[in-house]
Amino acid sequence: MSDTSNERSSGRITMVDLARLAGVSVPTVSRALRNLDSVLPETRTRIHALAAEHGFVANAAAQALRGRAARKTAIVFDFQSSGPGSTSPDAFIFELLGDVAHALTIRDFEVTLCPRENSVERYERQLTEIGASGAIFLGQGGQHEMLQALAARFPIIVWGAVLPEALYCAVGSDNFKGGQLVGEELKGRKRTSILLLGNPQTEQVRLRFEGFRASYGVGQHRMIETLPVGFSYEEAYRAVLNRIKDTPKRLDGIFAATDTLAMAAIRAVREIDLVVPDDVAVVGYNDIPQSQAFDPPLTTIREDDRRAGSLLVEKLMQIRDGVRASSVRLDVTLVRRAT
Amino acid sequence: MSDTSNERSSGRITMVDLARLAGVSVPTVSRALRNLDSVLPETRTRIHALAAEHGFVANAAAQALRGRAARKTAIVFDFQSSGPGSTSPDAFIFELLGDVAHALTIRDFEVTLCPRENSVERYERQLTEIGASGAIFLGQGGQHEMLQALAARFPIIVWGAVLPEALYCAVGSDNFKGGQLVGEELKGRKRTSILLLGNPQTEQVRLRFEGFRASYGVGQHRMIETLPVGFSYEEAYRAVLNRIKDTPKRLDGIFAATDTLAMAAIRAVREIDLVVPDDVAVVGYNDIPQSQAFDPPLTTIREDDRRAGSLLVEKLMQIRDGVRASSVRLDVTLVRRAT
DNA sequence: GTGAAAGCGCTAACAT
DNA sequence: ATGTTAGCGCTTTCAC
Repeated sequence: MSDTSNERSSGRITMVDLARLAGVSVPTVSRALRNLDSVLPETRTRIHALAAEHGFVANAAAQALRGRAARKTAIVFDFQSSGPGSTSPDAFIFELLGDVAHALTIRDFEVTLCPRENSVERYERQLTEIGASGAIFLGQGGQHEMLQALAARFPIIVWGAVLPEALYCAVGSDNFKGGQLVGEELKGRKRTSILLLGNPQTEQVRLRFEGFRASYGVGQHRMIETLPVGFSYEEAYRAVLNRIKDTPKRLDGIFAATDTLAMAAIRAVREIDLVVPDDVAVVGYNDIPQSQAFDPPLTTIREDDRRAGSLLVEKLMQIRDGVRASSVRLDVTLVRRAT
Repeated sequence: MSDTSNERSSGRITMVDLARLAGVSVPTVSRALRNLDSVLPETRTRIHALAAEHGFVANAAAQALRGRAARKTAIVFDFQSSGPGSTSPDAFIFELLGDVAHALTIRDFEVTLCPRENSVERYERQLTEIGASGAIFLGQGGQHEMLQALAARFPIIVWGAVLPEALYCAVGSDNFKGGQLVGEELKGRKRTSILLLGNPQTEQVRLRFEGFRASYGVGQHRMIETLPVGFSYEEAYRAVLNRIKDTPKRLDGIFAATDTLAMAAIRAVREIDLVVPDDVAVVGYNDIPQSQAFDPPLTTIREDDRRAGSLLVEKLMQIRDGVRASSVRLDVTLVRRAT
């Protein structure tokens, strides 16, 4: 006669199998595996041994159905747009993604990637559908209002601008101060006509530019103009080139919203035989690894530390546990290099 | 009296609730929602409307438990190591990650990030635990043998080296040919002492170097040496600097396993006042976006196309459907720029 | 300390 | 075209 209900050809063992092998009931197996002390130590050891031997893996779906709190976090960012030539996410975001994923993994959380949606409902649907117990947004992506609403209904943490009125917990560099530092720098270097490169619809960029304006000031001897571009190198390169070759109105400083954009600007500037930094000073933001290696090494804003990833995760855990989590602005410094 | 079994405070609606609201049985709701044509069109419409109205989201755990084939793919790569200063993954991998995630998302697959493990058992455990129906490895990561074994037990696709003896489906650039192209190039440019920069333990790197040796040849007038470094910019920079300043033995060409390493090499070379490419020619691999922007623009190897991401996903779908999927070597070309 | 019974939310098989 | 019944694999009562 064949075996009663054991390991199917699929190879996956269930608790029923283990129970029979151990000569105990299923609940006992369950208890033993979870180390509940209502199980005789000897029994427990035996069951653990059998489980290991047969490569038993608990069925996560069944556990979830039974109500075990999910250990699963969604990471939301804009990978959708990283098609050929489009506005791919900044390299900085990928670095951060790696850090966050790592921090979650060592806490034994599952990490799921979710694309940006365009409504609170869709976010909520998406997140509950996959059974995530929380979400980390990498950048507001201009969805501040949506995030406000979503935060009331789902545990989220946002990397990005720390806005005073935000109802959600945000972690990000002190964008305003970063902008201020750049303002002081360019003012100190006697620059009188500045181009702000980046799209202020992005909350972080807006704050950076506001900080800049605040410290740089505008008067008869100081002008500021904005060139709103996305985060794509190509787009920025073309936009800057257009700007400076079409209207030869003098421009002696550029504050780019990211290092990538700064690199694009430098290329454009050199294209028309202007010298960086003598003719045009350029300052970026983020201090991504390439910035130091870039030729010329980029002057840029660096965050206080690289613990952003684990900080985001810690905050999310707090919220998950019902604790209020406060937003954090990471301190920034200006790294003066060659541009 | 209070409502019988409806929407709990948690806010999540189940099919039971929907069924009562619609005045039908639960299976009917299930059928209607899945658009089985055994349901009266009118009923179906009504149920869909109710579902939408109440924001019903099917419980994925229950569905999975009931045996619905999982639509979930794990992406395995080395984000663990992206801690401060360590061997972070190459920028190229992140690009690819974005593409793959996108391709999976539009197919309505969930995307889960998994760290590298160090045994077949752990991989299998990890993957079945999260209930993935397949996995995409971003780079062999020196685990060719492990992948051989794993492939027999789980649907996987590997981005990386296409090895003749591989039992798994691999998609990758034609590393050997890429190396050959570099060999021809440096030979044509009369370079006589070449440094291969990169760790040949990585399968792709090994193939690139083998290709190089094959076309460059070694004789009394041509020497090759290898400097095995990881994928970290800093590490490569220091290693190259050490190599060229400690032993001033002439070196007039460098073939770097990635563009990032090439950039590091260039920085080191310039550090000791050698000129690129006059004194030392440098060729990279991958043609990442920054390579064009780099100063000097990098000579490098580019893959035939950027559809690698969707190709990986297509192949995985084939295997999932029980179809054999053949490996693919993407054609490569040498992009000659300034180095 | 352990077992028997019930049920999480859904779908497949069988009725009708 | 719809309802009834059963059960996925696990955990949580409640007995003993």
